[in-house]
Amino acid sequence: MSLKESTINSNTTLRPIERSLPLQLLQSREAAMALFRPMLRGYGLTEQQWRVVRVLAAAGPLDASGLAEATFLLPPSLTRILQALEEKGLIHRETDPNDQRRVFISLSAAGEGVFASISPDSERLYRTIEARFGADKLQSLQILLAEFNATLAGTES
Amino acid sequence: MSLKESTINSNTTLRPIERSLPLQLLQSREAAMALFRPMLRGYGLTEQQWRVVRVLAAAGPLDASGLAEATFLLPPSLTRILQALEEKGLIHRETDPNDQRRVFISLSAAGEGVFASISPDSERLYRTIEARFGADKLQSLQILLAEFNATLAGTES
DNA sequence: CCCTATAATTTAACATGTTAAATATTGACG
DNA sequence: CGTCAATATTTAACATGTTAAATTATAGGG
Repeated sequence: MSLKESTINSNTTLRPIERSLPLQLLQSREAAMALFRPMLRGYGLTEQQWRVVRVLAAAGPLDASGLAEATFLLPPSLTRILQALEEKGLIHRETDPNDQRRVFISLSAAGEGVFASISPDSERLYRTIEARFGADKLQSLQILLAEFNATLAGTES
Repeated sequence: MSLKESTINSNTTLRPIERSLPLQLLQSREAAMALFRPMLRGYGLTEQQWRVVRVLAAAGPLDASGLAEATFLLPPSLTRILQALEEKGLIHRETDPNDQRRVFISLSAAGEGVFASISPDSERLYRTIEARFGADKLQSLQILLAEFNATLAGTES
């Protein structure tokens, strides 16, 4: 009976933190982002600001709710990020004439330019990861993550 | 030639954000933490505060540097978290007599009590995830994550 | 047409992430 | 012994995460 597979106490003993899934996911994310962050910093963008620019470039004008959903940002965070991007001149905001509550956000010409500049660097770094970790294993990992997300999506308690 | 495997533009086109590994990791982490957060909140702890308590319970007294490393918290975050835990009465701090720069942190009796209370709930939720996702797939995922972390650890740019 | 429930967004308050700088202490070196 | 580089921790400043509440606008029922 190995340490890894204890039986008697397996229902009451907390697993070592190194085997905590949330922490492993955090570590992996940090390992990946550590490659991207310096590059983005060179363009004066944070990771989340880049996520917004990227989604707007791909999906065109969106209202704040759709943008929050697509970028996985909570509305309060998105509000502040949009303020920052507006000050940088990378986006435009326009209230929906059919529903004054809604705000449509779109990339400015400068925003399109930033997207065009960053995209190749981003993709290049992605390929670096692919090369180091192995394209096959990376794909396996991404499939498992997608399944995990699908399994736990919308489950409470 | 499918959309998934385009060839001509594969070196210049940014992948859709849904296939972004950092974002998938973020999503998975959120899906997992969404289960733990309400439970921890019931005990008045944040996720990071719980991480500190957990490590102290497992590894005994540690200096701030060792604690930061074991919990994957940056020193400035740890400073604030230790302040909060001290105000809650869950930890004790003691300067190392051999090196006045160093601070040793240990769990108080109350801290041990909190750990003992939360551990079973934490492990129970972990088993919920295991049951939903499948123990075999969960293990595969964790192995891949560990390999990914090992591969990218300590690589810059 | 008014009243109210609902929806979209923002604000508020607190905690953490991130980077740079400050502080305090130690250890090595001349 | 005094000076200075290095180390451990904290502080500072700004950005985001998280939850609750406020604000504004819309839609429906009476």
